Order: sequence, then structure tokens, then C-alpha cells
Amino acid sequence: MSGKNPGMDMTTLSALAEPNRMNIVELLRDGPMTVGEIANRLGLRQPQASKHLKVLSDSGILEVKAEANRRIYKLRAEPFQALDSWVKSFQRVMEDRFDNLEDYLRELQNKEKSQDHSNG
Amino acid sequence: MSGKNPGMDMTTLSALAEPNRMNIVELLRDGPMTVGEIANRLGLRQPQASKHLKVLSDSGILEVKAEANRRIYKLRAEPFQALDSWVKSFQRVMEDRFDNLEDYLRELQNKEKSQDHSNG
DNA sequence: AAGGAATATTCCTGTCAATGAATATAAAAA
DNA sequence: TTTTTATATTCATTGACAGGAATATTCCTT
Repeated sequence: MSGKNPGMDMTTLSALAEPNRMNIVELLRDGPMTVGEIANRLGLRQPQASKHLKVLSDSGILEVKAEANRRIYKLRAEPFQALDSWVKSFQRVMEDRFDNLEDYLRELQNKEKSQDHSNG
Repeated sequence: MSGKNPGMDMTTLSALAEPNRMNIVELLRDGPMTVGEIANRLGLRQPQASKHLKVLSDSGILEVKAEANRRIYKLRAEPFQALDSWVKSFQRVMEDRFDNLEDYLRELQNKEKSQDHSNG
């Protein structure tokens, strides 16, 4: 219960941290697209495209709609919202304590003195 | 020149897409911290901590301040701003074409007809 | 029903990156 | 100057994961 909440879903990040997958995500800005179209536009082989799309779907970044033979992939809003709030929470923190570095240095100095080994 | 701008720096993402590094970043919400303190609090060995900190620094997520013996690491605002604008650009796009899926389906149908192989 | 198109899955292989252990470097303390 | 503290770096090992090739599956077309 002592919330050590990582907050951000790691699968989202690791899914995006791969060039081809990032390219897919960027491509899908243009709207929903079939596997074949994605593979063509990005110069990927169909199986690799499918694999990357699976990773992206599993992580919740994309969703699929089966249309007969085709599978149409499109972006999902949720993970981007999650990323957004995560980033914002950091921006807030950084505004506050923007440069407590000097405070921290003084803390360090004090600790030194409190555990002072010199015989005074 | 034909701007195929990935926009988002991949090193930022891949740096964050590793649990220990994410933990470090989360920990540094509390403010700047030395290597030893980070290692202790996260139960990491010092060398591993240093290595992860190097990755985070190289990617621009952290910056170091050398203070005598110690190295004090702290968060940098810039990569979070970059992430923020990247995410926002997506949110805008998704608001617009939120569900052009049906449009796309009709496009598909049309293409089928235009490249119709039946003898008319 | 047969053939073909679109997509997914499996298996293998190579590569990269995280880990552990040991060691190097730098500064502080004695 | 020797020792100790704090941190970085090197090297070898290992595990995860992306790519390639082949194949399975599903649906459409004829």
C-alpha cells in the first residue's frame, strides 16, 4: 500500500523505443491503415510489420479492427494521455524545486559535520 | 530535406524504457542526489548505478554536478518538454480525426472498385 | 472447391544491452 | 604519504529481442 507507484506504464515506453515502431506510430498520424499499407509505406516486410503491430497493440498504443481480409490499425488516445500526465507531474516537480541543488549541498555539508570523525 | 522528422528523440525513450533507470528518474523527483544515495535507496550496486546514470546523462535526461568526491545528479527539464510537445501533437491529431475509420473503410471500398478486375 | 490475397505465427540466428566482478581514478582523511 | 571514500570503467557472460525465412490461417474470388 505504501504507494511506490511507478506511474508510467513501461510497456508503452519500450514499445515506442524502437525505430520501426516509432515510425509506425508516426505514420498512423495520417489515420487508420492496413498492415499491408503500413508495410509498404515503411519498406517493411509484412511479417515484421505484423510483429511490431502486435507489440504496439499489446501495449495498448494501437487497436485493430478486423475488416474481412484486412486488419486496420489505428492509434489509441489513452496511452498518450497517460504519458501526458506523467510528464506533467514531472514538470510540476521541476518548477517547484527547480534548483534546490544548493540546498542539497548544504544538507550534505551538515551530514558531514554530524558524523564528524575528527576528535573535536 | 523532405522532412521525415521523427520529432521525438529516441534516446530519451530508450533511456526511460528500462526499469532501473525509470526508478532513478522517479527517485530524483525528490531532488538532486549523489550516486551512492541513489544506489542505496534503490538497492543497486554502485557500478550499475553509475552505468545507468551515464545512459541517462548521455540522453540529456540528467545532468551532473561534480562536488569534490561526489557527483550529484539531477533532472533536466528539456527532455520532458520535448516529450510533452510530442505527445501534444498526437493528442491534437487524434482529436481531429478521432474516428475517421469509417471514412477509411469507404476509401478502401472505392479503391477496390477502381482497380476492379472484373470485366465491367 | 481451388487459387490467391492479406495477415499472423513459428523457428532460427545474430546482436545488443544489462549484469556481475574486478579494477581504475580521484579526492578526502588520517 | 598511506589509507579510505566515492565514483567510473573495463571485461566477460548472459538474456531479450529484432530480423529473416518459411508456413499457417482466414477470407475473398473465380
